[in-house]
Amino acid sequence: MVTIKDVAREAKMSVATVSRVLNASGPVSDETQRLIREVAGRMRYVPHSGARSLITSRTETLGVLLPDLYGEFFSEVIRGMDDTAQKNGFHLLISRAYADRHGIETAIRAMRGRVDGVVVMSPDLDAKSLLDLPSTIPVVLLCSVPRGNEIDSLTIQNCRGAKEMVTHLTSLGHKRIAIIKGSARNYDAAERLRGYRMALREAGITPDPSLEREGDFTEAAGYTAALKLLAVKNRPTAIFAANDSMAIGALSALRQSGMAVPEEMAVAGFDDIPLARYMDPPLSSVHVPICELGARAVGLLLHGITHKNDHARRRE
Amino acid sequence: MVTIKDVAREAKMSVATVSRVLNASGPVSDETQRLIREVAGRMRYVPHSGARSLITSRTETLGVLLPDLYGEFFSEVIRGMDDTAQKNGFHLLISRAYADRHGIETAIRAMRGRVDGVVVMSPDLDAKSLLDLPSTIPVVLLCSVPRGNEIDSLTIQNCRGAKEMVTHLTSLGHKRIAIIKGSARNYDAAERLRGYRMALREAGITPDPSLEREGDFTEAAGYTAALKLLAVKNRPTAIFAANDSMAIGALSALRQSGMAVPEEMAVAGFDDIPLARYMDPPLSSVHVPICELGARAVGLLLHGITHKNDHARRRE
DNA sequence: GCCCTCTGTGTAAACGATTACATATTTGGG
DNA sequence: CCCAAATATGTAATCGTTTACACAGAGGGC
Repeated sequence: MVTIKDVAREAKMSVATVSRVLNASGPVSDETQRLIREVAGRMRYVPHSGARSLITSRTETLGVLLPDLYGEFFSEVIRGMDDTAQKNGFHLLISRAYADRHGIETAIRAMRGRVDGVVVMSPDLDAKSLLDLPSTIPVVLLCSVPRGNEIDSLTIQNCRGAKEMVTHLTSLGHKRIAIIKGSARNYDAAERLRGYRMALREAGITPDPSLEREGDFTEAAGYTAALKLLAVKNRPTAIFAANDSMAIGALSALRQSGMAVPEEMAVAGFDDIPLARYMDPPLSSVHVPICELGARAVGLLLHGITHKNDHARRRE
Repeated sequence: MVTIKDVAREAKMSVATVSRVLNASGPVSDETQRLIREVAGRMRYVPHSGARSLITSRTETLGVLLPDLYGEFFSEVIRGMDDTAQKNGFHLLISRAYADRHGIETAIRAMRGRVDGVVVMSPDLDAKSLLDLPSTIPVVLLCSVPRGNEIDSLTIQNCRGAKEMVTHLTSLGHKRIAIIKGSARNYDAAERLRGYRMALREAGITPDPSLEREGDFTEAAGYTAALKLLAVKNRPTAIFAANDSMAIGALSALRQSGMAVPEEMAVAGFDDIPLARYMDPPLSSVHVPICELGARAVGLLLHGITHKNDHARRRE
């Protein structure tokens, strides 16, 4: 592997000058500059990032800690993150971890020294004590239970989105609206449930426990829950699924049971995945700007990094 | 940040001994071992990976170069990769890049010195000269045009899968089977098309150009293509979409046109995404073990790394 | 009792970059 | 014409590890 010394030798210059040219630091004559650029290019020199980070104590890498995410979401959030990261000359070190506290701590430890900051997605409601994670480096919580004002955090407007969708349903005249809930310990799920109940109450409807069914964000769960809802006496006229996968599962169950959608039963989802509009009938769904969310998380993180973690925390 | 020196000082030992304990290299007395472990733990010491990689010239990190991928695929492939990587103590540095040659080369350059090897997904048919990528480090091509026997490569069994599906359709009696093709310059798409034609020929059917419609793997493309197919004189009785998204778009178009599926028109897809079976009727689709594919790619890469890139190349 | 082999530990030289400081040369103001 | 400031370059310390080598003491075979 060719090092800066090799380049210096070949160009008959000192390593300091080579370094100055390559980092555009300090004054160098135009001629030397050209020469060194040419030599470095020809020799295909690439600085050793380890050596660099050793002396500068910056890695130009961001850690991303993901839970066991499936489907669309994952891709989109990473796309957004990578875009912003690349624009700022940063790389992305991605790792999946158990959503519990131990898993996250282990993962963060493993990233120590490799990254300048971490975006943590820890949707698990129980992972309470994330607070005392070894936060010498900036951390941004994404779609996780916000922790006071000590850590930057960014969440989907779950409650608001759910509330608006359910209010839309009530405004259409629905009185009995069921919900297929997301995973029990999931933060997003809990917030969507909250929005659902809030909307009902504001419409003067008392939430009915028999219309709140368990789910885990999979098509299968949506399917099962929908079948059960059909068996409920005093059947609902609308189903709000906490995500699109479950909504699609529910649609499938309704179809098989010969229910007319939306005449006999309306169905709404959350996430607005691309194929929602290719369902029959098109699934109305709460839009989530996933990609943008990733981008903003990285933006927030970079802000924390440039301010050496000594900045006003945000919570959005 | 606490360094190995701090630990050594605190434990009243030399840095060499501390290093030996932490790397389980060389002989150390049990007592010293315990002591150092305790001190290191208490001080929350984490080795500086840069310094380590400087001297060992290993980063314990794998690069992953992804094209502009959407949806399920992305998530799954990364899941598989990360699993295998973590099991072997490796991290994943992920980057999206333009699929063309320049984009890939730039991205690989940027990763130089940060990774011990790279998995490259470059589905673009035109990115021919990937051969001369700066391959001092091991490279595995995933779902890309294989390059002779000079680079390890791993692909989906596109041709075989497509062929089997189309053969299944002919065996059901279909004579006029249309295909909605994937992106024009995409390797997977080209292979699926090849399999489709192969199956037709083996069934004694001459591929009809008017039944081969352009597509780009999106629902919208499937929708449009299906509408056009309905307008073809001597209409097909089956549609094979090169992926599930397009199949779903096509289903939507057929439904809106009042076609009975599968009675009047059969539809098949490729990828077997989870919700395929929740379509109406359930979409039959060629299964692709995406997660496993990622795992195998990383396995192959790790093999190349341990053999210092001096191993028999594989092409699967 | 001597030498050889182990075991346990320490010393110091790498690894490849950045950068403070030193030095040499040029420029320019008075 | 001289001195200060600016420009261009080099020297060497430094970052945090690993590891070859050195060394001391213990144990054992003869």
